[in-house]
Amino acid sequence: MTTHAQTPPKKSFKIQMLAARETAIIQSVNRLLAEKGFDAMTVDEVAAEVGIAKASLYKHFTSKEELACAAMVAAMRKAQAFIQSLPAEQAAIDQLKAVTRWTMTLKLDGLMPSLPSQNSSLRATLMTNKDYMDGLMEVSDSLGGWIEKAQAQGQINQALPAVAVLYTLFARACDPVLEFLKMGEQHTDEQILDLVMSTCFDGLSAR
Amino acid sequence: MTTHAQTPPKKSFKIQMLAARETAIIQSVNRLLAEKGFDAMTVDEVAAEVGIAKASLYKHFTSKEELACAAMVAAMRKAQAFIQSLPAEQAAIDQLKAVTRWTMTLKLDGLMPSLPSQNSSLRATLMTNKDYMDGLMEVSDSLGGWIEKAQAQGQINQALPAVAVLYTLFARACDPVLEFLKMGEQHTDEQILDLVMSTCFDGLSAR
DNA sequence: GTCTATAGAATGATAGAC
DNA sequence: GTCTATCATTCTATAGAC
Repeated sequence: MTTHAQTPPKKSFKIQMLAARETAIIQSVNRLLAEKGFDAMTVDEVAAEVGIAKASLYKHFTSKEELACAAMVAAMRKAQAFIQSLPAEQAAIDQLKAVTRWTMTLKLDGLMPSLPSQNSSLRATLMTNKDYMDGLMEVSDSLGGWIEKAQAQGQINQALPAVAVLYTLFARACDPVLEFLKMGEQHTDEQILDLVMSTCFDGLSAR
Repeated sequence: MTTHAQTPPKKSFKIQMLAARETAIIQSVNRLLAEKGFDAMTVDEVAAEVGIAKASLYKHFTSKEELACAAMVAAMRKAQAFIQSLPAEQAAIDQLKAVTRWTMTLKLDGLMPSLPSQNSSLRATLMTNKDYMDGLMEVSDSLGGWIEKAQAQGQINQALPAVAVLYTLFARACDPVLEFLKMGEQHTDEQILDLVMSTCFDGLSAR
């Protein structure tokens, strides 16, 4: 079976429109998830913010869960891209610090979608979503590799299980300390980042 | 105006019943808040768990927010009691560590009520509740005093603003790392506590 | 004419309030 | 137990693109 010619531009245009719309939807969902979380976000809000009809939303995504899911997949992809953009010759500990700082920057900018760490229908949907799980796995593997390397190089406490370190870094993405310090308005975002990076890697105790 | 006699035992008994019921309600709310959070907790569940009619609940508390509020006030009181129970001669850093470990123990045991750190109607209700705010203030003052003392004694990093330390300690009460490690079933609760205490006070970096 | 998007209404279930 | 509001989801009818 051979194809005679290129796909006609008309069709491509239509597809592009659809793709652009999906991107817009996902951006809005991402923002709303960061601002109010999954439960407080309503499908009406999403449609209103994107500027399309609710019914059109359901043409793209069959449920609220899938909407959030798509946003999480996109977020995971962004994380992967950031991780891969880091120079490979950097020390493992510095790569870990760079990723951690990046996620906290997202959070401070209101761009880190946060899902209820507890129960909820979302968890179930996410767990069965291959794209999400693949992304999560890849990110975990990358960070896990750096963690073990940094431990071997004596940069990270070797008494800590690698998985505990991994969770601790993940948790920075939803650290309420960031919001609280931001609310206090006593520090710039840069200062807040430095503070939390310090407590995370150097701890509270004096060195 | 003189009172002729003691309050009759009947009335006292009735009041005791009401008080006991309120205690039972608050305990259930506390547990449910810890298990599923404010949004996922339903008033029906609370009534069912206490074993009373929903209408009776509303005799004690006029809204779901006030229910949660009462649980938070009770939790704050428990924290105050624990803080005051610590020997005054202990070093400030050890007092801080004791409180932190105690809050994490509660969390691991499913007894730490967690509210959405974000927005929500709860925040507003809590902020206007004198009992809660007083309790929060007192706890913050106690911890704040220890933090400054520990910093003066060179036990806590003096480059950190005291308020950042305070928030960091508060955040341990809702640290998702605890749940994740518990879910992994690779460590006992004691080991999990030690791990998170270590990352909190000593950081991830090797010393 | 067919396909699709839209706006708005209808449905159904959940859950707070009383 | 009842009332009611909210919200996810679906349906309908209109309008426009090709």
